[in-house]
Amino acid sequence: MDLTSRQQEIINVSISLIADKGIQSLTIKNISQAIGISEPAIYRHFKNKFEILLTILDSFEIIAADVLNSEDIKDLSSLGKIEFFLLDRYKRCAENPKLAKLMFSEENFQDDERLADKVLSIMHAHKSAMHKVISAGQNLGEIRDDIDSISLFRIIFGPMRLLIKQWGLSGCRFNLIEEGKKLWQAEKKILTKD
Amino acid sequence: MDLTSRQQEIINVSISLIADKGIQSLTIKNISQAIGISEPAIYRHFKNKFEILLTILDSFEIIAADVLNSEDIKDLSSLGKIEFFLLDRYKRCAENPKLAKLMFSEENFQDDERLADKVLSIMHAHKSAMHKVISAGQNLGEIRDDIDSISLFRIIFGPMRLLIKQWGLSGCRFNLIEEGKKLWQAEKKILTKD
DNA sequence: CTTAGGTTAGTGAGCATTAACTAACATGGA
DNA sequence: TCCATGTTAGTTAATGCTCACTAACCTAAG
Repeated sequence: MDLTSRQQEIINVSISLIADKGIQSLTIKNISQAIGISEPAIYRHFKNKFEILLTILDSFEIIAADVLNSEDIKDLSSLGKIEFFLLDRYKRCAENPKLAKLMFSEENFQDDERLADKVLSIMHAHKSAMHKVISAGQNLGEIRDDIDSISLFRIIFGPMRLLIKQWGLSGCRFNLIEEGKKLWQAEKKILTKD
Repeated sequence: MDLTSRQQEIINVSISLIADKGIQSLTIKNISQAIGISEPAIYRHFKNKFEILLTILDSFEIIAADVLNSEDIKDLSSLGKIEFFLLDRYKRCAENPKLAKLMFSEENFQDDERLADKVLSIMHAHKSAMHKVISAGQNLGEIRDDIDSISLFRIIFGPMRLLIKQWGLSGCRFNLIEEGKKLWQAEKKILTKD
């Protein structure tokens, strides 16, 4: 995935359009107008509209994989890994609010089966990676083991998703990173049955 | 809000369409074909497409308000109220999977400002009602008060939303009510700092 | 005989995409 | 150095399709 600058521009504009006005506003006309070129010029850079949507999903996949395979995370404790992942997410979303609005809006890719499948596989990869971290933490006694790891996964990442969605719907009217840290402090209390 | 049977049919079909194939598939043609009447016949029952979307949101609002103001909930403890609300949600979603897929897909109503505002006000009403319940529980010592009620709200309802979304994306391939109960048992452990 | 709920046939707008063409630039041999 | 050739990235114009919506008409029930 090495995009030309024009391709990257198209992707950025597309994310922006969907985030602001919904998937219905993602038209070749709107993309080309936002960039300032003609509609057919878009087809010099992407085969068709589907490829644009697919590339957006690819970029999400890369972001997710980046954190999980990062070197920074290798030597951390289980709780440290989860913290790193959560704060990384909050930071990325705060830096790019458009991305935040899209990242947990799986519905947008629902009308094409191929896109829906991709969404599903991204979610699954993320879930099973975090599941490993949680289970390992439980075995090491770092994380309480009186609650199964699947429920813990939902209890950790459900609130994160909700917080980011609230932030997006509020028009980014509060400090996401600060609120994210506060939420993580609360979650940490919960994970380590004192 | 008293809908004729034909109006209700249109709303049901519309919810079904959005749930299955995304908001892009909600067209007058698709609605009329699903019912088995002609396109112009739709306009005998709704002024325009916008009114259909608005009525869908209205029906969500009514569902939410129904539970919160229900008589059944009056005499319950704070934890009991939350449990009742959560299980009611799971039950409703299990009974009507199409609704489940839409209920937490706020993005679908994002491209029209009037719809987006309505979504926001529904979310706000729900949040402040549950906030009251949580705070009351904290004052009565039923719910731990070493975590602020806003974080607790997110920790309770974030996982519920995630679970329902996972269920929807999985094509309803697991028992939502059972998983919901399991999740609630875990959440209960967490809320009552032992 | 009015009216509720349907029909057929159309409207203009917007959609993704293609065809045909062009200007600017790169490259490699005479 | 000059020029033939090809490529890149854009243009205008047009295609066929789908969209929401409307006008005019039909018909059966109250």
